Amino acid sequence: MSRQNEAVGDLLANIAKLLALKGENPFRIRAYGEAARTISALAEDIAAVHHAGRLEDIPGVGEGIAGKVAEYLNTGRCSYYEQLKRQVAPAAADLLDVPSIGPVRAKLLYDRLGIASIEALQQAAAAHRLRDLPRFGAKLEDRIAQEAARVAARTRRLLLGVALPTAEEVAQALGRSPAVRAVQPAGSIRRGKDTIGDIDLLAAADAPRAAMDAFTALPIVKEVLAQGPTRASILTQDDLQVDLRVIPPDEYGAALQYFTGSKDHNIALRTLAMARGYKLSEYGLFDASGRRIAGRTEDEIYGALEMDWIPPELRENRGELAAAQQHRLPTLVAEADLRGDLHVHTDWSDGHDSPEQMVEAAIARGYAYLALTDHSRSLAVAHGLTVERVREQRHLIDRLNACYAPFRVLRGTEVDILPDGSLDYPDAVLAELDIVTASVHSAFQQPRERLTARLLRALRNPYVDVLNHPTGRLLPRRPEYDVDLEAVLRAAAAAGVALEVNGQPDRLDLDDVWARRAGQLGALLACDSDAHAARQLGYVRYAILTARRGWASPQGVLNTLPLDRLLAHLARRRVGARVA
DNA sequence: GCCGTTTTCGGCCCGACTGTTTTCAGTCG
Repeated sequence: MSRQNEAVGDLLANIAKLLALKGENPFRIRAYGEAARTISALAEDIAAVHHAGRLEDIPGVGEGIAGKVAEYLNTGRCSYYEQLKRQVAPAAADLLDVPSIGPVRAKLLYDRLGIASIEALQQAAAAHRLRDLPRFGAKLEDRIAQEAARVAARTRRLLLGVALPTAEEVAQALGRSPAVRAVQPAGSIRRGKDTIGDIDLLAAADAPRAAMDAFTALPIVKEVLAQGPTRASILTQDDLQVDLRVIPPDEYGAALQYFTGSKDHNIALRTLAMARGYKLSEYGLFDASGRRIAGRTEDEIYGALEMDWIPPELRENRGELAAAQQHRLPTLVAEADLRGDLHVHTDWSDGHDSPEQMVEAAIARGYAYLALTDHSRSLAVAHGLTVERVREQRHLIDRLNACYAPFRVLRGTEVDILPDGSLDYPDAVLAELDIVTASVHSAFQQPRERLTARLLRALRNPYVDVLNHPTGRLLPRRPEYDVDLEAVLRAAAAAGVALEVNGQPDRLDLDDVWARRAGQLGALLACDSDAHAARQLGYVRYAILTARRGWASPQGVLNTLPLDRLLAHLARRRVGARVA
């Protein structure tokens, strides 16, 4: 069976939706929603947790939810959910996806007008049948019509690699306005999440109106969607929506903390504040008498709650609050810690730029080394290198090393892991290289046992130094292939093979949850760009953000090693390979 | 439904905005 965390999460989230439609106790609804998110984000396989009898050890999972999860894992169905589906029209749950429609309105739309789909909603709105419902009106009807159209034409979640540069571009432009004292992205962008819903910016200004006007007048703005005294939304020339909030400077830290989230982190933090008799809001931290005791900076707020400042990437309520209280937060790896990149392509295979251009770009980034890892022979679509071409590339790399010393160009390969788990070059060829990174590029659909055995076999090859993009996912929608990744991570840890966190915006593979699991199991990560052009070396930034979300420290990342220690590490592995 | 250095019962984050009302429900982040 494949990993079912996602399926269990979906089940619980669907239950939450149906309970909302029923008008159930909001706290019960929230309990299901929280459990859904926790289980979806759990690195450990939920089925394994169940078999170990530890479901109720999961935070937010008690007797009731554990029972439903157990039934689902045992039988593939959940009688409580089936029963709910008979009580409430499950199709009406789709209405909850439309902004401005919550449980009350969804239920009303279904009960009074029989609306149970976005399409039906659009038709009813067009026929002006919504405005006469209780507490509805013409304005609300218009808005629902607009939102429904937007949902129907659903623009997917943005990739971090698209959202972050846009957010920074707008923030920089806005920062040049004299009315703005500080401005930065908040929300899931600041947390470095792999995909982003909305681009949220926060600005500190004494005169909000002037800051607002500066925002809506930026050249990048194509359309102003909404503008109020402290909030505005615009559409960029590229049709990305950006929301700005303007905050008085002495509340900036509290607002930044609040609007960075995550929601679960904030709820947990506020609960902690409450236990101390404080109240935390986006305006600050207040004591029992209502006096504000912190708010200008985030540091102030976390400090007043007697904990360390928490890097935004960790704010997912996955143990960071307890760690911050005990002063045991990890020192997270940073882009500046990287000494080189171990996965890039050149125009010898499917890259855009020459080896020289890649090397010069790497030097410009301050790297000490770069591994050229062009594709192997079987990947014909990417002009994979024949054995002869691999050997030919050596002469070029020798020349580059002579020319750019002390910078070091490493002879590498991204060798295909063939369907049977053997590698695309014979060991004798791999032995000539400085570094071997290995990838699955074919036969993703193999059954779980086959694919797992295939990866385990590749990891047993003593020449393999790095396993690239271990799950094969492509955002937004090619899911991880079906593999026992826990077993793969354990094998990699045992074999000393590093696991890549690939920085291509549509990969980010391993993801944050698995990267953390890899670290827990004692495996090294490799944060690489997988650049196919010189300017893509910067994609390593997204690998770093993902690794940070996975609690990775510099010691946990192979390519933070200085050149001599990296070479020593690789040499040790080569000695082991020859002995084997 | 979950949970406990105030609680095994009685709480559960907090405030703004919008549009509908004539004092506030519903939704959002």
